[in-house]
Amino acid sequence: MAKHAVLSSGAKLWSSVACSRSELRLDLTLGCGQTFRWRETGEGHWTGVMGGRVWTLTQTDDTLWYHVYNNQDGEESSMKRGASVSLQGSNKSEKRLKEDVKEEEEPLAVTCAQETNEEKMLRDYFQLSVNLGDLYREWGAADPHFRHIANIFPGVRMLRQDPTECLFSFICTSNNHISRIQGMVERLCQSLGTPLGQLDQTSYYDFPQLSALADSSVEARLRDLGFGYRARFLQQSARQILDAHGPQWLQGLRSIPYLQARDALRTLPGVGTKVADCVCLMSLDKAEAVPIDTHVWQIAKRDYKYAAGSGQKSITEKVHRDIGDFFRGLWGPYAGWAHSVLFCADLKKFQKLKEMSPLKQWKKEEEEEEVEKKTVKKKTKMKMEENVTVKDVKPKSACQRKAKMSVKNEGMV
DNA sequence: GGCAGACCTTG
DNA sequence: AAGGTCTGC
Repeated sequence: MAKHAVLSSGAKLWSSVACSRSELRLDLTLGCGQTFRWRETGEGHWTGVMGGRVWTLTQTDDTLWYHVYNNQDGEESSMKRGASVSLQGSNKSEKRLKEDVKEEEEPLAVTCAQETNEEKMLRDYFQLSVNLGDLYREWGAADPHFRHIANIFPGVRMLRQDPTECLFSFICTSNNHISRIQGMVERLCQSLGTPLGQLDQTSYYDFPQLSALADSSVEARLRDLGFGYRARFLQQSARQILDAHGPQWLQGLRSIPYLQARDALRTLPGVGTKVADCVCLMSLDKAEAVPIDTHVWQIAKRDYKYAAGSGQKSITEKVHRDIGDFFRGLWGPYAGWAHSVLFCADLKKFQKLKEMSPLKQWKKEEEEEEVEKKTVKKKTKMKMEENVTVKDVKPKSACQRKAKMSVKNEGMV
């Protein structure tokens, strides 16, 4: 393994973007399984690779802070520091950030009148031009179950990932665990990607290029790394893209309609309906794509009493289409985004958030609503809820209303 | 169109 | 089993 430049892990210079927690929650967005390459390297600090560079992100109430590591950044001195200072260095800068932020506005931030290229990359990656507060309100208005979940899981946002990284990562997900998938993607980058540098004893690599993935030696290599039968899919898909279409083909799928892009992806080995939907939603700007996996099928049956196809043994093509259409009908053109909020809320690692929530009542209330649906006219009730203003709020649900209002206000920033 | 079985490993 | 896909009835 090659020796890498050690990225500076000393005091960081942080830049910032205005962004509230209701618009973006880093922990949920980076940890909900749409990407496999971000790690929480310090409390609330997320480090990963994006656009061929290593980034660390963190957030305060109204601000998203970022630091981009420079590959040639003071190689000699930071090497020494990196070895001895280690994590302490980043803890220090973390403290500095927090203290400084408390006392005055953005002291450590580079104040730059014009938007930097890095800020542009970040805005694009997190799709910050999409107003998540507005969307949550629309989904919630149409769907009581979503409304309950949304209070506990705000800021779950779709990333706009690199299509190559997204496609080849998700080919690895079939019949697999998330924990194992993470390790596999890591080894894929380590084995075939360009080294970007080392930080706190961890080496970072770019995601492999198509040409590297397409090499005929790749299947055997990846099988040795524990990819199993997926090794062949990865190599063959890369080969097929380059031979039949060219290196820019995946990017080009961003500008054609959802169903066309999905069918195009499904011609690749190892890419079925579910993986194709993930790639469409997470990297090809198809917000209406709703990936239906075993979890989402359970959610549909359990939380939406979705009966059609529940007699089926497995997720057939028809079940895919029907459940997808059901959710698109319910949530509208950004159904894929809404789906990821519920998917996130269903992950085992986030269950503690439900117990911690002051709105723990939600499950009970939901069950009560179910009963009411059968006896009372549902339409009337929902109309009442929508028209209620903060002043009119009854003590029982005051807490919930307030949360909703704050989502709305922060979303406008 | 739908269903079974195989497919590689390992948390 | 696990965030599926492919092949053959």
